Amino acid sequence: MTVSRVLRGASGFSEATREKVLQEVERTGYLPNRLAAAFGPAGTSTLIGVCVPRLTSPLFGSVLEALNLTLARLGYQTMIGSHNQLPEEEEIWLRTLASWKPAAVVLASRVHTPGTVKLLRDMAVPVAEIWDLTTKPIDLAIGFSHYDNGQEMARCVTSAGRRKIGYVGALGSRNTSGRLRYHGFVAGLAETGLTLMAEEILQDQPGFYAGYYGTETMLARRGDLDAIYFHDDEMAIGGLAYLARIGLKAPQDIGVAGWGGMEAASILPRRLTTTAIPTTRLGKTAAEALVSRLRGDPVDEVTIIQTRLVPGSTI
Amino acid sequence: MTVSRVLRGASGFSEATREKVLQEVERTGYLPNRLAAAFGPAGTSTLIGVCVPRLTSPLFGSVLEALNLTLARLGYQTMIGSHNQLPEEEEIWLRTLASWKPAAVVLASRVHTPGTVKLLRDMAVPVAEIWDLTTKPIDLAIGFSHYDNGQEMARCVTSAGRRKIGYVGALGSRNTSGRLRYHGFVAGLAETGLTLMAEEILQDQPGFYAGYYGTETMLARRGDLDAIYFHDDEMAIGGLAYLARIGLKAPQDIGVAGWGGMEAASILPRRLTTTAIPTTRLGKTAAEALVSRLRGDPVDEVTIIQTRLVPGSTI
DNA sequence: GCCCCGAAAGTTACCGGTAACGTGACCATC
DNA sequence: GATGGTCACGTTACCGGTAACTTTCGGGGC
Repeated sequence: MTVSRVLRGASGFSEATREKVLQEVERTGYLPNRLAAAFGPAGTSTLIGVCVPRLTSPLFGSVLEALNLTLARLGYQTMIGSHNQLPEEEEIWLRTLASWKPAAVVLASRVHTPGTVKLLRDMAVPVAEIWDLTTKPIDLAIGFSHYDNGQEMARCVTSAGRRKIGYVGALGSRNTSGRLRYHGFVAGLAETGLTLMAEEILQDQPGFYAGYYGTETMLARRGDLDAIYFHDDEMAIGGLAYLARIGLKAPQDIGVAGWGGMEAASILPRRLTTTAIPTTRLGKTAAEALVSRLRGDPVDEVTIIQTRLVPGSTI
Repeated sequence: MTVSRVLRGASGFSEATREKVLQEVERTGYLPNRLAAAFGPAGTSTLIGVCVPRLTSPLFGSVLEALNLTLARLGYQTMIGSHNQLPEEEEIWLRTLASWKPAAVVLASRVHTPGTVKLLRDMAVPVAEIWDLTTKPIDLAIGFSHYDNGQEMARCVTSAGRRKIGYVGALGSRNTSGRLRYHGFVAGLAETGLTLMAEEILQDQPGFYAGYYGTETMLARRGDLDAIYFHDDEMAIGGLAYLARIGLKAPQDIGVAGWGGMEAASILPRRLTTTAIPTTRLGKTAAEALVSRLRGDPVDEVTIIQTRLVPGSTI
């Protein structure tokens, strides 16, 4: 019991005892069993569940990396899942997670099944929804508005004089944050009295290929566009590759805008017009907010992470 | 007890009882507490620790995704860590993991501290070392030979008639698998009596920037190269961007080879010469091998995942 | 010297699933 | 009908850390 107190930094022991305990811990190589600790009294678990759409995206990877690192430093461990943009898979994951009695949950999605919401309430633990900002967070929300990102980019595109504008998206109806950017973009165009002249929303995962073929397909239907907004930078770069192949130059012949601020966007022959997302800051902020809540400190329910439109030179 | 037996699919209950149990489980929404299960008798944990160099790499992301998915389907949960190519961080992570008494461990690295090895032995659980093949696996090894990858690429480069060859690497001395490719590459060149004429090994994380500036630096010292082998595809693409900027064309003016088979490599104006890694297969195979071992089924200690040299057209 | 108080340290019970073992019912066999 | 065996199901103890409680000890005030 005294060992437990010393190692947890609780009170109720003398300095001399503390020394002795630490020495003995060192000598025997004693490792406390976190499983037993988490299993015991409620509120002693240091396990946090995190669910993201996919692990293969550098953007989410970077958020995860920051979350994981920050939580580890604060004494928490993460259990990770991916839902592939399917709310049902998120629920299945959450059900498994719930059986591990985590101290908190991080969800990188905006859309949840009713089952997910009920389960979260039953679990009665802090929940951080990251990435998208929701109007009504279940508990905490840390992110930014994809809608605003789209709208801002529309203003950038129209103020550059572009008028015949297309959109290339991905993930079909499963997409959520991408669709928000799309709607924001459309709304932004409407401010100048414009509408989208073409759109191509693929079922595929976003990626270079998808951008390449999406652009090809859209231009086959509608060849006179003077700008394209892409789901993300990877697709924009794929699109640029297709444009280069058919001899169109950005920005002279056609404008191109992406989203996400991936590193490659800045070493292209012409720096890509995009929106940069501070993923590391997002992950770190989310981790810190969650731990504050777990410790009972006051926390803002909604934390906005500022994104930045990178003008680049492809619009 | 009977409920436990039914839910675990153990024996010792009648069909009628099974039905009743399942009905009641459904009705009450009973969720077994995996924490308690894992905490109890040894060998009942379904927790598996996985440590990769970083979460931001699409290559590792893809391995993780496959691992995670396959393990989840087989009834296991993963606890993830990243060590940033530092064996000491791996040990720190493993120490934390050990306190969760996992059923098995997956390590995506070849180099371990003595502390790590001792800890793994003390934990006495199956260990899968993935990514690199080691000559003496601690337990299981699933991967491929980075050395062979490098050697094979050297043969490809020399057989294309290249003679003045440079190398651009990353991660400085922390690199392990990259260095193996480097050594294999040098050995491959030696077969034709060649040596590397220049090399530039950055301290940075591999990435587009690093490839861009690494190429710039190396060419400033040695401008007459006719081919460059890069740490990976991202760096190769960064290098290509720099070459394009100074007016050099691949493969006419200079040959370029990467590694990793990233998607973007295939939509470049000229398909990048690279080595494709079946990351999903690697992750899935590792997960299955580990679970076989956990179940006591016979498993190959070493599983080789076949990589594929993609000739492309930049050499 | 006595009492009281607070700090330090010890004791007990609990979390929930499962291995090991115990019990009872039923059936076949001699 | 006594015996032995098997199957279904119940009972007990245990894993290890911690909350809550009890005990012990030392010191200060009267």
